[in-house]
Amino acid sequence: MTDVDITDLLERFDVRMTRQRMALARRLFPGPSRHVTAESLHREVSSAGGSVSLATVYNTLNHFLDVGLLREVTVCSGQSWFDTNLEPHFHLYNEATGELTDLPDGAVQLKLPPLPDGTSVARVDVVIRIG
Amino acid sequence: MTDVDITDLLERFDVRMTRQRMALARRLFPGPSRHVTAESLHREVSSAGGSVSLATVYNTLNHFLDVGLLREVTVCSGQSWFDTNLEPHFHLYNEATGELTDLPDGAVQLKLPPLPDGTSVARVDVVIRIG
DNA sequence: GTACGTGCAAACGTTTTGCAGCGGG
DNA sequence: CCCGCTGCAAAACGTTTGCACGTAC
Repeated sequence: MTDVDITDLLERFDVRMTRQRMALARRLFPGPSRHVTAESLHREVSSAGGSVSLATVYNTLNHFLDVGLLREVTVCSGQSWFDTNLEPHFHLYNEATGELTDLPDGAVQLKLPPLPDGTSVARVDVVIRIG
Repeated sequence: MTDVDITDLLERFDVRMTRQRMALARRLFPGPSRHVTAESLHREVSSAGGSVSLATVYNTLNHFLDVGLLREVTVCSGQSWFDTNLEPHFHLYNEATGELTDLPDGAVQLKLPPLPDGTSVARVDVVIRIG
């Protein structure tokens, strides 16, 4: 994905272009699916020579979340994971390596139960932990 | 569940009996299934007149977890939930009320995909978030 | 008596926030 | 020019830990 494509993407989601957001978006949206934490993304950008503060990484990830460029994944307490794959899908978490991967579509069949009145499904989280 | 039963339960799990553990266990194991956070359990015991420090609630919950009296549930980042229901089962989380409940057995059908070689399932977390 | 639990406060890691300054539109 | 993003530091939050004291066994 070229910088032009990324500029385009951010514009479509009404995200104002800045140097820092460009640096982050460039790492998030190059391929099919990525899973990052604020910490891991900050380390990645930093060691590539980029200069973005950790607070800005948090602010930007949350902003991308708000506008719908990212999804949150609840893997474990005490750390937020972000996923660039917006399609409904489930996750495999390797406790030994700390690696989070998408499950292939249709690998898990889920039948939802009837819900309490007046409520609707906000999100379904399925995480298979292997070790 | 009487105090004798609880003393018995803790003994069976090799947990030394103390006043604080008694107060916590008495609230955790009276019925079929309970979901608590350290904070909520501490508030509950405190407002019932019990005197247990928050640190001890954490230590005790983690100890109960270690010996297998409790299960952990990953609901959202930044807070640990504990579940007295040890059977494999799934959860419903009401984002509006912050309430966590068990799903009735068989309400969700899950077909697991093949796993990477050399790994086995440590845990499967299914949380349906409603709002 | 000894090993272990407790309480408190302080440390910890992650995330959010307040504010002065910079920069995009 | 103005609004809003950035960076930093500090605060907030849930959780863990170190240590002196107390208590179960």
